Amino acid sequence: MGRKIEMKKIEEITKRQVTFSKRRSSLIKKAEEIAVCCDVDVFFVAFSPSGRISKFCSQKSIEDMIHRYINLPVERRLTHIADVQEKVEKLRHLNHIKGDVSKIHFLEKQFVSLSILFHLINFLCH
Amino acid sequence: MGRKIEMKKIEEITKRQVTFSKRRSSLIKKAEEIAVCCDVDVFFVAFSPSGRISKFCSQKSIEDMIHRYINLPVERRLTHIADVQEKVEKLRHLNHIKGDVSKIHFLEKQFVSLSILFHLINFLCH
DNA sequence: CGATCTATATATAACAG
DNA sequence: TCTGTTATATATAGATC
Repeated sequence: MGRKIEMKKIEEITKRQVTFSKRRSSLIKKAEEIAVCCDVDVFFVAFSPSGRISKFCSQKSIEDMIHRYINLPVERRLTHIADVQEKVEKLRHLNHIKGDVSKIHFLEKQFVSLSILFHLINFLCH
Repeated sequence: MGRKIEMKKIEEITKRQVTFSKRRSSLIKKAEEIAVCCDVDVFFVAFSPSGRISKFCSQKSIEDMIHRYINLPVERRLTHIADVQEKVEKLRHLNHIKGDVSKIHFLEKQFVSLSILFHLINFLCH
């Protein structure tokens, strides 16, 4: 594809930006194709140094991915989810003792979904 | 690239899996190239219906991406982060009133990082 | 299945306007 | 910078092993 380039940072800024722009389009196109043709959920993000974010997600949101993940057989899920659930149980207990069911309750719910997301992402990235 | 295929789910299972395997390799290769040559952080995940996860992350973890993101000028960040901070302030206040600085404190810290991650991911996917 | 081959279809680096 | 063109380099569908 075009002249061959080395596998290292393109030092010339203009050239680097042009290359990014072109390759990003192709990458997202490929991501769409693999998602549709191969029936997989795909999520792609790129952060440019200037702070621009490029993304592609085959689902309405990553939460759908997570729901799909959670519906898998237990042995395929993160063992971490058990830890999260344990923490939530402790919180629930604490909550019961204090008799405060307003703010803490909202926080507890946030904690469940956020923790699952957090552990999932960490699992994916390590 | 080979014979042209339609932009729809490949019904034949074997063919679909072979196509996924081949395209996944290329996609990850492309993701690596754009990350290195264009100096961007890239994160890619694919969930197959059978529960297999394929991933590529140019950083040690998505947290590095987030730190990079947070170091951007304020005007480029999510307005949502302000909301998160507001919630944290309310929590801090609640915490102060109750005089409980143990469990709630740990939860508060979790909430900060998780909320930033959550809002970022949601922003990326909508 | 996975690896390799081969004929096409795509992607894209360099360049031009 | 942005868009379009073109000459190459890649990617890959289908076939064969």
